[in-house]
Amino acid sequence: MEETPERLTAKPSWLLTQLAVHAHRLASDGFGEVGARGYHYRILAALHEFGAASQAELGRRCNMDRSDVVAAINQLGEQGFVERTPDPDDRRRNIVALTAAGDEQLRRMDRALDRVQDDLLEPLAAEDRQTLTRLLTRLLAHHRRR
Amino acid sequence: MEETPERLTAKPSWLLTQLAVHAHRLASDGFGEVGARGYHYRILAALHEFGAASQAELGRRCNMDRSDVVAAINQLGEQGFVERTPDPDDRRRNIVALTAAGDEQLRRMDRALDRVQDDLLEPLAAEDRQTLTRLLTRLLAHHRRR
DNA sequence: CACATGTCAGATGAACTGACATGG
DNA sequence: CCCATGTCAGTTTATCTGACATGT
Repeated sequence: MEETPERLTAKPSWLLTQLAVHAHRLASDGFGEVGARGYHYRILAALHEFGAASQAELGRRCNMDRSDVVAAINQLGEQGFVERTPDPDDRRRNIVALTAAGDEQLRRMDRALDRVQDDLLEPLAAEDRQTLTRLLTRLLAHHRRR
Repeated sequence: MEETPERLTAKPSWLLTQLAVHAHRLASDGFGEVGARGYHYRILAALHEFGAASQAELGRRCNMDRSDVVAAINQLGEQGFVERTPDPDDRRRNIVALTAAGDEQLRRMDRALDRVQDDLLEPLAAEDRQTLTRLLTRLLAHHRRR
């Protein structure tokens, strides 16, 4: 009674990659509304949740390459959303800190993500959404520690 | 009693995008072992599950742009994994069909994905894996029909 | 004439790689 | 000497855009 044949390959790693196409499209649209991109959100969110850090440390927290952190911090710095100051205790490092304007930008991006959320999760009831969030959080926490 | 502060932003669309980084990395590694990429897998899998189709139809099934299907079919064709023949009933179209070699390549990619699976889902018990697969499948089926 | 299809050229974002200078 | 850090240049993959010729 379904119009589409449902013989989909049921490999979670594959489903995840495929679904991420939609999630990414929705998130990019939301971020675009406030003139930002995924890398910017990751860094602002990491700074907000874990506090100021060196660029290398940020890269670890955000799952980004050191070299990509450089460019993102440059852009965020130009917009006044983060501040980059040399670390007096370790002259190799820069300490990156969130500014008040950066915190506002983060909130704007959060709201944009929230708006997008309902599109993505439309077919799931509240209980299923919680279950999904819990499972994804556990997976992500596991892989974040390498 | 945990070394990492667990104040992660719990937005599913965000979790999904983040997790996809890991899933994509794992899948790419697996595909790389057999000399292929994501686009190739999508097309071979779609041909295997739904049968021969025009390039535009393949793009719809795989969530790929028409123009990207062209390049992927070119490469798969050079490797002998698909055959592209003009549709006699509609001279705009090419009919793309899976070859025997293509079917073998698909199986190799499937096995590569399976190997990767356990890395990705390591922290989840069998029951949780099923739940996750079911939820992701429902979401994907919903978004696939636009 | 509107529309679908295959094709091409190009742009953007995300992720990665290799190199290098500097400092711990 | 080895390693971490910040930086730069360049590559790959995935995705999307606009254009165009052809055929329905």
